[in-house]
Amino acid sequence: MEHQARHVNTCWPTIVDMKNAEKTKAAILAAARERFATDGYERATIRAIAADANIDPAMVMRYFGNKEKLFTAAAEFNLKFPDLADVPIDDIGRVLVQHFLDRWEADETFLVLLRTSVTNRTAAERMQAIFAQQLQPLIARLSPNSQRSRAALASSQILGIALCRYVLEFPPAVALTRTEIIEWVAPTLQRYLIGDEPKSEPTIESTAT
Amino acid sequence: MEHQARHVNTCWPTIVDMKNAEKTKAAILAAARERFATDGYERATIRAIAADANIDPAMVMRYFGNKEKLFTAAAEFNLKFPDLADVPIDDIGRVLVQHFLDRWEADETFLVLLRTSVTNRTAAERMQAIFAQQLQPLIARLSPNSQRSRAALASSQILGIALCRYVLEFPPAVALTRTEIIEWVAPTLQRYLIGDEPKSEPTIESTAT
DNA sequence: GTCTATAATTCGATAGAC
DNA sequence: GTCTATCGAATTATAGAC
Repeated sequence: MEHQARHVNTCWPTIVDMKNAEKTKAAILAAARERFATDGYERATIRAIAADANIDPAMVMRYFGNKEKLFTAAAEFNLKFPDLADVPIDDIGRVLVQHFLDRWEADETFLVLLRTSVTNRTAAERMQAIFAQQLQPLIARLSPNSQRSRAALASSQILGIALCRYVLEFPPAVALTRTEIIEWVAPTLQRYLIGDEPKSEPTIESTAT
Repeated sequence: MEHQARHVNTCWPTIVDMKNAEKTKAAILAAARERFATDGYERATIRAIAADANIDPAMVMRYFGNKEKLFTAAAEFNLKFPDLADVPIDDIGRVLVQHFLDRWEADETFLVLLRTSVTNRTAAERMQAIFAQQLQPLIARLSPNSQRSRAALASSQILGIALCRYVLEFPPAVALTRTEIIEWVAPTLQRYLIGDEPKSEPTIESTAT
């Protein structure tokens, strides 16, 4: 029971008091999250994941069956969004930005999903379900019209920040401070979520260019 | 009216009167753009690209050397951003949104780059260079302060729309009409580019944790 | 210029010894 | 539970005949 102590992986917490099997599975999942987030679904190989976890590749197959199930297990996480029911209506945008920043910087599970979503339809649908699940009730409570559009616009701004800052790592986006993001983006989300519909201008489109 | 309909065919079509070599190269590049955009860099195989172009896979290697160079050639395109120097300052946001929508819907070269950027650092740096090149002079002309932040924020909103609508294909984002996107997003870009810096509120947030 | 054949890797997945 | 060995398939890339 002791010769497994050399494989301690401090990346994922609370691997202190487990049976060997559970400890191994936890180490695999931690390495899988890292690899999937860094390399994407295709380039993240089972062999590399197993090597990171100091575990035989065959064990990964034994515990998770195949690569697809391993990814599903690695991307399985509870978002535990805070209940925004009692947030003052004027603070919705700000609270939402802060919440997402917190979630992204907590661990890499969200980035795993985002990175994989680009080339994997299952992951994309899962991501969409998450945003719909979180934003829909909020919007339904706040705005009677254009609910689907509002959800799409808010999602685009939130994911756009995550994309530029954490995935593509654009230097100007990385250089943004947390406060800057909140102060700039909160008004945008506020308007997307509860602002008036913009007046459609069916006549004009491109004024004399 | 119907100003948007002028979709000038640039690089890919017009395979009417070429020498065999140029014709096959053009067919390969067209198929490569399609495959890279649809499947991503890893899953897009040279075999599949060659099959789409009704060409032997060996020809792809002969003309482009290797897969990396093929991608570079497929993603090589001149953006030809219109000169925004004489656009009224109040229309900058609107013109910018329209321009990007036009560019994305013209062909798939931009989506190829975006999709690949997620798992390929070279592509990500290229994307960043494009946005910097386009937005920097514009911002430098319009705003004296927070120029890097403004570029990052505008990029995030623009790329966020492209991500949700064309890459992830979120149903609510796909359902947005062109007019809706313009009317909602133009004010956002307008504020990011030339709006006042938000007043920082250093007191609250979490300074006293 | 074009295509066949194949080398050289690498991957996911399996079988079975201990 | 763990690990060695390996299969079968797929990939990029090369060599060379026609």
